[in-house]
Amino acid sequence: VPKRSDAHLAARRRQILDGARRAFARHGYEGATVKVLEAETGLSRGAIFHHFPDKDSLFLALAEQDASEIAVTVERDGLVQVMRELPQRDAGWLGVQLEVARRLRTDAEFRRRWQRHLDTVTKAAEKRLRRGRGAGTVRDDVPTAALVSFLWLVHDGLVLHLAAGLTDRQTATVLDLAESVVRKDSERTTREQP
Amino acid sequence: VPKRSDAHLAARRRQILDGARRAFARHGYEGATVKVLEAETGLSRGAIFHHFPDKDSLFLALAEQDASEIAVTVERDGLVQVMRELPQRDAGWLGVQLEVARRLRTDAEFRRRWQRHLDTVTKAAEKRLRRGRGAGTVRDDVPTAALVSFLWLVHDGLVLHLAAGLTDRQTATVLDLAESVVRKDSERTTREQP
Amino acid sequence: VPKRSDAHLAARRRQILDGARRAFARHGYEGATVKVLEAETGLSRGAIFHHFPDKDSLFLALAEQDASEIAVTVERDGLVQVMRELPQRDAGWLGVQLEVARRLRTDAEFRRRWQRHLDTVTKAAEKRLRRGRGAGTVRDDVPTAALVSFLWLVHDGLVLHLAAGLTDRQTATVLDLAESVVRKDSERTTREQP
Amino acid sequence: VPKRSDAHLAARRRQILDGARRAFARHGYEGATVKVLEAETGLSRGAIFHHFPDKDSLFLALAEQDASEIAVTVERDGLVQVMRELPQRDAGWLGVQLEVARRLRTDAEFRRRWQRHLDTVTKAAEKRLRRGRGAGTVRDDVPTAALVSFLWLVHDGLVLHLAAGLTDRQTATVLDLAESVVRKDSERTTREQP
DNA sequence: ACCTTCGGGACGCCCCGTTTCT
DNA sequence: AGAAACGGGGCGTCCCGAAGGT
Repeated sequence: VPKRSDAHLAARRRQILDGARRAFARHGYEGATVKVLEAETGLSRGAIFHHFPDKDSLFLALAEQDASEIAVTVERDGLVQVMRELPQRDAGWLGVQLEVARRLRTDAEFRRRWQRHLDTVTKAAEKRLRRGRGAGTVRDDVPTAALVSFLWLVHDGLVLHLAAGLTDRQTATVLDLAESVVRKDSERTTREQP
Repeated sequence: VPKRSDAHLAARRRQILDGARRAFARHGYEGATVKVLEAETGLSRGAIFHHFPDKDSLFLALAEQDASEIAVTVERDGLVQVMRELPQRDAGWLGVQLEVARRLRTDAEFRRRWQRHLDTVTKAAEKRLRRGRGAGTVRDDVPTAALVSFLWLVHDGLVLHLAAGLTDRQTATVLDLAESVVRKDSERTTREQP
Repeated sequence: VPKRSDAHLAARRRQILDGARRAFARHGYEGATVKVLEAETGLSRGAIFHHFPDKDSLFLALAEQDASEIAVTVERDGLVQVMRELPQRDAGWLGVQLEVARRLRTDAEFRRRWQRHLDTVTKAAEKRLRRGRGAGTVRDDVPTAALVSFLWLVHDGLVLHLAAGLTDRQTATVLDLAESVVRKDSERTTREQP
Repeated sequence: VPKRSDAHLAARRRQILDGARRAFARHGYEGATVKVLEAETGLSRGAIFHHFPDKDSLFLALAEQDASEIAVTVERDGLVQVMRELPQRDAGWLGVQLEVARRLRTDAEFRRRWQRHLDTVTKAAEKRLRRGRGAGTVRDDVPTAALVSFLWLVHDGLVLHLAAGLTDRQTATVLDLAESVVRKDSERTTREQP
């Protein structure tokens, strides 16, 4: 049996994932029909279902890819930085996030499995905040859990807005506001009146 | 002209809308198949499509109902108050909000039509903030537009979280944080250290 | 029990039949949905089905109305005359004829019931031809049954054409040709070279 | 590129078309539901709609197939010959013809597209008649256009009759009559009294 | 009695994700 | 890896009977 190189296989998977991301982002999960996936990936059903068992797995692969990527960035640069980069992000990314939210809502089994990813990111964020508190840059009059919750809320709100295509010229200022909330009072004042 | 009472007609519409809300919230737009709608409303296809031309219109009616209701509350009590009431809100309400976001993303025509509702709420929120600024309770070092954007972001983030069923014991504290952002500095301090 | 006058009842039936004729002619049997019938008659479902048990009976009533009318005309003026008048005929009439043909094809039970009408007209036509033969104006080298068949064929062809909206400037000449076939040879020649 | 043989593809298309012809002929256009088409072709919905975009296209393909076939026969053997063969014709053929007539009536767009086929046949018939006129076998005291119209009328009448299942033992004689109309006078007499 | 609106549920078409065959 | 085939199910329409009003 002639066998393609692993590199080729990986490339094909990438090609499919990239196309699928565009498709899911543009049309939503059920709007991304197999026909659309074919068009967007440039491959036939046969090829797609050769590499992924079914449509659902394809979506899951995409979602988990993003989830682990975000966890890394949060740990390194913090949630606020993730948000700042959000507008430059590939639109496909946002669409997938939104679809994940929908699935979380309607599919209990999915929520159970996804909890793991949520915990990872939450942990990473808390860790970074505690570090900041040690360094004296993060306020200490509020539990870090609350600060994480707060930032996470703003983050998701931003995802929702951007994904929905709502343009907003205030974004930079808004993120400054969000950041000021977690900073120590002294720092906060300085930044607001430079 | 022989005609069933208006009350009866209104009641039927309500029955359908209520059932549909549950259906859309629980299963998402495409998950709410007509069969599900039948089960949830307790009526047959015939009845449903007698009162609404198609599934889409049914969803729209629901969404617009909520949009105008929220606009009223925002004007009267402010966005933060809306958020505080959110957790007690009927779960169906949240599901519809989320579906609206999805539609905004995938359906350009829908976005165009929905813009009107967004503007209404934004206007209401700005108006209230300006009033607060006049009374000296709202900070004046940041444009109100930015404050509205900020609150709106938090609101949508909260909707996303609650809709996704993510329980969070920090919500009350988080909302205090959000509120502190829009308050004048002096006020802010007092509240945080009572 | 208050009862509308018989005249009123007859008028309503007429109103319904006339509208239904237009509907069936314009859209075909299945194209003439109850909604279309409502629009075309200006009455509601209730009214229509109050006077006729169901859609099928309505169509039947129409078809039989036409069938008996044609039988009368054939006996009095002959098949060729019927054909000559065809182009001026209400378009609805033709549509119904065509629908009858379709029903004859697909519905065995209907064919059985309709046979009666066919026989009536055939008899009438034969009777008239035999009279003509006695008077020496109709050829006698061919059985009258064949002549009737021939004329009937031309008639139905004409119905098909006109119903299909196929305009044809030759119609008058063509009917002359058809008529010449049944006339005695001597007569035939004279007419063709006047 | 792996691919099923063209022969296979053509065979499948044929299988579908043949089944569809039976279905349309037996039940009429709207009577030929997709379920009926499945039964008659022995294939599933999926297969059928894989080869034809929709039911309408399937019908169109059938109708055009017949239209071009008839055009060839007319040019070679003349309209009368076509009529003579009509009773032996596959019953499905007649049904489709009749449905075409119905569609011509109710669907303006269809009529426009079909006109092309009508013109083709008419041209073919005229051409053949002019040839006959040159050879002295076709009468010249009447425009060929009128003769074509006449024959076409008889043809359609015959289609209508046969399609409606009206048996008629006179058919052969009737067609002789029709043919005599287009023949030169001298010829006419000979044939009628052999 | 006459007419309207409401409601039911069977079914029509076709699309969809998936499996099977080359 | 592509083309073909499958059959479940989606939405909306259709005809009609029931319920209600004048």
